Amino acid sequence: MPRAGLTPHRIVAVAADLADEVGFEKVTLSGVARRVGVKDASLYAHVRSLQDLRTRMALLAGGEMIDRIAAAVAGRAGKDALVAFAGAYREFALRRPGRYAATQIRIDQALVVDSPVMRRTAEITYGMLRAYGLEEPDLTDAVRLLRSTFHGYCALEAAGGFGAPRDVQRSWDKAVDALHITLMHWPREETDHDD
Amino acid sequence: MPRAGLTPHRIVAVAADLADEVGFEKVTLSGVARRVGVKDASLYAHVRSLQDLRTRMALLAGGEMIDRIAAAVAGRAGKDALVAFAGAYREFALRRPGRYAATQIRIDQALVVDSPVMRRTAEITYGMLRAYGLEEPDLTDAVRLLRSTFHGYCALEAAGGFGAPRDVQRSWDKAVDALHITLMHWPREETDHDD
DNA sequence: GGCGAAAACCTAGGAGATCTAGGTTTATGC
DNA sequence: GCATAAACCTAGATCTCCTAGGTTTTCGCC
Repeated sequence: MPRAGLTPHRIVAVAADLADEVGFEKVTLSGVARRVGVKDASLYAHVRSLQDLRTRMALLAGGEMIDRIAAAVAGRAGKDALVAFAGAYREFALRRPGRYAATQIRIDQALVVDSPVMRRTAEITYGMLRAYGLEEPDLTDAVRLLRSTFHGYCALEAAGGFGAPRDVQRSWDKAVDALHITLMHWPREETDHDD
Repeated sequence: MPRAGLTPHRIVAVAADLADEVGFEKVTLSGVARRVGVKDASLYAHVRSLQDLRTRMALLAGGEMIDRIAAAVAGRAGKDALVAFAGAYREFALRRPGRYAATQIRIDQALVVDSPVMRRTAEITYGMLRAYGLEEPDLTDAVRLLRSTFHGYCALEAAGGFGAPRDVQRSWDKAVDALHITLMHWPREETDHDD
């Protein structure tokens, strides 16, 4: 019988595709093994556990996602950059739902802090906000608000949470508009006293 | 051996408590059975399946959550109401993480549409926005933005997604402030032409 | 109080999942 | 050409969901 030529990388790629089809949490080692034509026990030579596989999927998906966002934002600034960022974010979340779900799992902080993906993400996000002239701690607050809104919207939309007949793309455009306005009118921190 | 006195209600309550402790997705029928001192097969007399149990947990949690929010919002209007709503929302999400996760699962729409929980939620949410004088479709867009931000923030916070040393409560207050400002400056729809 | 029936709970077991231990086959470097 | 490491397998323990069918408790009713 010919060898399947497995590597950790190949297994994670197959798992990510499977996740986009059946959902991140429904990805099973047995399922991945079936898809690559191998017994489930064979995967353990390349991947420590299901937990380990999920962590690797998260890192892969995070990298892919920030790459697309970076490409969309490149060369833009201000509202243009915000709209491009938001559009790329939502498109990835909706077109690669399994990968997107992977990016949201809790990961050992030691693996993430100072990883290239994290650094790149912070770089692009804070760069996008430069045009609005915010300073710390307002910058961090603004980033948290953006992330929350983007993630919340995509999560609710993907879960079928928006039942009203109102067009979802239009609501999204409005939300991004609203965020832009918020960033323009940001309620800045009083730095003099610390209550 | 004495009977445990099971009812669907009791099982769902135990499952919800268990979810708050170990996480919604880690709730298992075997685990619930162990906790009430019964064999797992016995649960099937009261609950059709794990799926069924999860749906019931979602309905229970949704009712509990909207009750707390309603109590917080009662008698308030405008920004006051928004701050109270947001505070009650986040407190529930953080203190009852399993229940909160249950409210986010996808449910058969037939079970939800026109359910008391849904009606009540819509009533309170739209009532809270009355002070801002928005009309459809802006109203729906605003509700979607609020839900997205609240959910996204709580989901990221619960998942440990906010690593920066900046105080999370303060960022939240700022986010709610920002939402208030957004609602005041809402970019209203042009109803004359449909591009 | 006794009895019939429904409800509550049990045992037994299949199917599929994760993961370990240890064996066999294939590829590779010298 | 052969030793060895890597790739893959079988077997099996344990956990999960769920079904089928049996036993025991409870309760209304005569």
